[in-house]
Amino acid sequence: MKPKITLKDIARELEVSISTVSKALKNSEEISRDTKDKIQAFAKLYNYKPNNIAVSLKNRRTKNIGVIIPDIVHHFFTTVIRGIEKYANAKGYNVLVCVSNEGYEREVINMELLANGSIDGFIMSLSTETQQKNDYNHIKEVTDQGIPMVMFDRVTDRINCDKVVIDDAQGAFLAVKKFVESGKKKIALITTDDYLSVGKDRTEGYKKALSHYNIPLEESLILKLPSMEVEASAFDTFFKTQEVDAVLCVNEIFAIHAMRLVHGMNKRIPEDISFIGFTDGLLSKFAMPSLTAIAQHGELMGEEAARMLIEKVETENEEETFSTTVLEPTLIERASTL
Amino acid sequence: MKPKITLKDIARELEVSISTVSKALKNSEEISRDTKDKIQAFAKLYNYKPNNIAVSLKNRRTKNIGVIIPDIVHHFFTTVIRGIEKYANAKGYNVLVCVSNEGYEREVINMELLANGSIDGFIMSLSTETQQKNDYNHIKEVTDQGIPMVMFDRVTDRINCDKVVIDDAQGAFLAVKKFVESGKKKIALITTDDYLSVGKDRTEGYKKALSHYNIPLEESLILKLPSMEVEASAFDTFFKTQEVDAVLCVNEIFAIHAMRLVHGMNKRIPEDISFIGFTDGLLSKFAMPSLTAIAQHGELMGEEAARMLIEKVETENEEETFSTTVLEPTLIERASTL
DNA sequence: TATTAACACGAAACCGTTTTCGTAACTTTT
DNA sequence: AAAAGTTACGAAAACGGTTTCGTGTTAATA
Repeated sequence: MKPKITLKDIARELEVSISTVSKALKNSEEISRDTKDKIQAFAKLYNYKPNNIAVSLKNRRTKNIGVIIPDIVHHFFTTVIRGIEKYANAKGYNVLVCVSNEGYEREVINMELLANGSIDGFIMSLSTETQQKNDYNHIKEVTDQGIPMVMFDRVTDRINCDKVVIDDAQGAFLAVKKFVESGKKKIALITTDDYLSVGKDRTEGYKKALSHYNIPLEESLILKLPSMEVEASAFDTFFKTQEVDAVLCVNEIFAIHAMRLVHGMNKRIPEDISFIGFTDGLLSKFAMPSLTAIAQHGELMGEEAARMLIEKVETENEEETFSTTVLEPTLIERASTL
Repeated sequence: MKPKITLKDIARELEVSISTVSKALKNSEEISRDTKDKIQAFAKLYNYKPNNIAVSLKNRRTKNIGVIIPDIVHHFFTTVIRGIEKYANAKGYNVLVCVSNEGYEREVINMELLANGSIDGFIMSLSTETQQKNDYNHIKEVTDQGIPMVMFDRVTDRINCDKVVIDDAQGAFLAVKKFVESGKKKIALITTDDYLSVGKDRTEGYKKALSHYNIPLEESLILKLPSMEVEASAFDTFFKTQEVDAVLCVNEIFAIHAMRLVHGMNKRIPEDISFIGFTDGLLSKFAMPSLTAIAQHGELMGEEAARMLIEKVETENEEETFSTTVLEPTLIERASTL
């Protein structure tokens, strides 16, 4: 048990002043070669490392970036975190991950906590509850304080800040395109309620693509679930009452569940009915048959968000100017489509 | 853009001293009702929140706990984090997640970084590279400094600290038990090299169970992969050369891959060949057929680790006494077994 | 030799809190 | 009315660094 050594300790031991030690360890020109050598050697010997907290307090920069995500047990978000970590670490930043657990309250608490000096900037994705309440005062408060902020994936135009999203509508378009090009006509969509920004955009892209390919839009072919949970009965009645030959799902789980159901109805995938799911995760790769998916490029998104944030953090904010970068989704073809 | 307000600002504005403000906000008995009311009202009006960094520096407690995991895009680890967050947040602690990315270097860097004042204690799981190198000096250094530490899942007995693991051998035993009780005789094991502590323990449990049920151990029925990656050719030759009616896999991916392969060989699951996989994740639930799994109870593990850590952090460390709690795995029966 | 410049270092302020201790102004006791 | 005790507050040190500025000593210049 050897406690941490401080500048003061070194100064006392070597009979110099604290300032001399500090400068010597930063290799300042002010200090003579001899003294520097002596101090640096001593510091190395006792494994001196500056106290982050003290440095943060003095510099008013923590080199930490705070990330608030709705759920950590979720493949997409973890890939985003991986991207953030990758970029941030390379730039010498640490990443503080907090989870809102899809709740408004925890989102507020976490943000207030981190905002009180713990971080230099935020990267966040909105919780569904926040999106439902449509209340963004906690976020406005943070940005008003001049704390840089980047929102990703689940964003809102009620807040003025940098954003990075993927073009969800385009993703849906790609999927429909794939379906029609392989001869499908009755294309269904399984999605969530519109308050989730992603659900809305994807539905929009789906509709746009249909009209682009001159396929009449049938509202009965859109199954709208109230949440992200799989509601088995809704799926059952949908597939029993509707005649479809292709299904686009806004997430993997919906797609896998639907495929199982259809499999049990003795239809062949992809011949009789094809499937495409959003967010290319583990499930898509290992599904049976493997699921054609629209990749969201989470890691890239994370890197981009980190890049934008650190850019803002490190420049003396002249003009408040915000941009949103839109990533292009790509179609990963697998066995669930022709 | 309204910058953060400090104690000093309040003191100046209300023409009292900083100490008075500090005490008033803590509702100290020392300060008169009138002054307290005045100061508290002012603070609320301007939304004063103490600066965490300054408080940490002064109190020498950060109320942060650092978590180092090998990989964040991994279901098991994220459930552990969820458990940690759950307990820690309830106790007023923040969670700092850093990812070693299965590498020794990043593990060292992250630990050194966090250890310099950013956190009150560590919860960690070893990276595979660290386990291979068998070098734990970076960890010893941290514990030597008196920083509390809890290791989970991938632990080592080379370090003296609290630990929480699940009984991997028992998990394997449960699986084999299930197999023999449903009449299986040729029970295979697909695992990784022994340097991964979990692989080793699970193999041990497998062997113990076989001998317990008087089934001769055939080394040829053990497929040992060099890493966590799926090596398709190894699987191929294994299933072509070996006659088996049950397979225990040390992770989901191996199991899913094997099931697919076997499915392609026109064997029925579970009648001709049954499967059980370790770590009950998304893949197991949504596999086709769904995979019987040994649940590792990640969330519980996280909660327990957090509980142990905070216990240590908050008690003035009298005697250095460490314990390791062993969680019991459970078998989640699904469609891949009889 | 007197003046100036360069060098090498230390004192002290500061970041935003917490906390101990001292004390002026009252109030109570005898 | 003097002594003692309360009350309500402020000064200052401390946490562990960084940084500005001042200064004594030596070396270079006139």
